[in-house]
Amino acid sequence: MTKTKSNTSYAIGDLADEFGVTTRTLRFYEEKGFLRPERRGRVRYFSQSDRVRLKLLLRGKRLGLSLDDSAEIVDLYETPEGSRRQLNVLLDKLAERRMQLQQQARDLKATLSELERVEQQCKQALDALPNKARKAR
Amino acid sequence: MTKTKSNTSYAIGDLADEFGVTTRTLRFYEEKGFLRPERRGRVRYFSQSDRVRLKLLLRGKRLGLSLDDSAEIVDLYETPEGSRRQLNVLLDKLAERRMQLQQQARDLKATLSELERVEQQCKQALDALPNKARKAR
DNA sequence: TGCTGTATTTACGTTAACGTCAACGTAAGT
DNA sequence: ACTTACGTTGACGTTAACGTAAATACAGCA
Repeated sequence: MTKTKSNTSYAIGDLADEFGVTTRTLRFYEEKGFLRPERRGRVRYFSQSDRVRLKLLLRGKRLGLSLDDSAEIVDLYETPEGSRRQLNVLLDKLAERRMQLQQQARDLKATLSELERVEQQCKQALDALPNKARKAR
Repeated sequence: MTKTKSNTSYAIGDLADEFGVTTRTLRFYEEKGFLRPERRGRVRYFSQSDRVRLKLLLRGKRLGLSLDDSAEIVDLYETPEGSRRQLNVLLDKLAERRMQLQQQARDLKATLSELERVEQQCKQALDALPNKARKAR
């Protein structure tokens, strides 16, 4: 609960609580270079930018990406600069990621529709049972 | 390439090739109980049903699920039976999975649209560069 | 008969993403 | 001065999902 200054920076515990991760996780992310909190003495202070990066990292995780992959994507967001060559490399990466995510979207759709199909079967099986009380459907 | 009998069962190497995994993976999946190939002597023969399960398992993996979670979902597909209690438990699991996948769909959508936004920026940056040859856009 | 190719088991190795101590510092409240 | 709450740095432990290597079996063929 300890607000550090105004609201422009977060203590490690607060940020951890907000996103439902442990402080160990945040330290680990810093150690790996995914986050770069400011240091006053030895103590970490996380900026808004850190907060956003964390949010995006966790979103990547929910998609099943590795932290490295997740971080690569987040880095792509922050790279609007570069030479022609660099821009083309970046475009390649973006296209590759996009195709991967589109495949995921297809997998997701298929899985969801199968889940829903089974759910329907399930409900019908329930309706067809000899039973006591009725629930509204 | 060795077809085993007619086409109703697959040798481990063939199945591995077809799905782009190693034989080690298939043995591991059997060891974990995710697949149950028939045995003639010590040799494994994978059925159509094994093939389907494998396909679904790998789809789950692409969604970032653990093998255990993936297998649980596959098992749900094959469980249309049960008592009232069991059916309700199953419905709960199905609903939970569905909500999780829907969250993932949202994450996916957000990530995709951000990727596409950056792609546009990138292309504009390329167009704005002082350069030699022109590519069609 | 010996080679080639595919199969088997056993078992130790590896990487990612943290968990879990231990030992310590520091600032705030009583 | 003592406790409580939160922070710090090591450093070893853990789990999942295979990789990899060694030793062995078996089937077809030149």
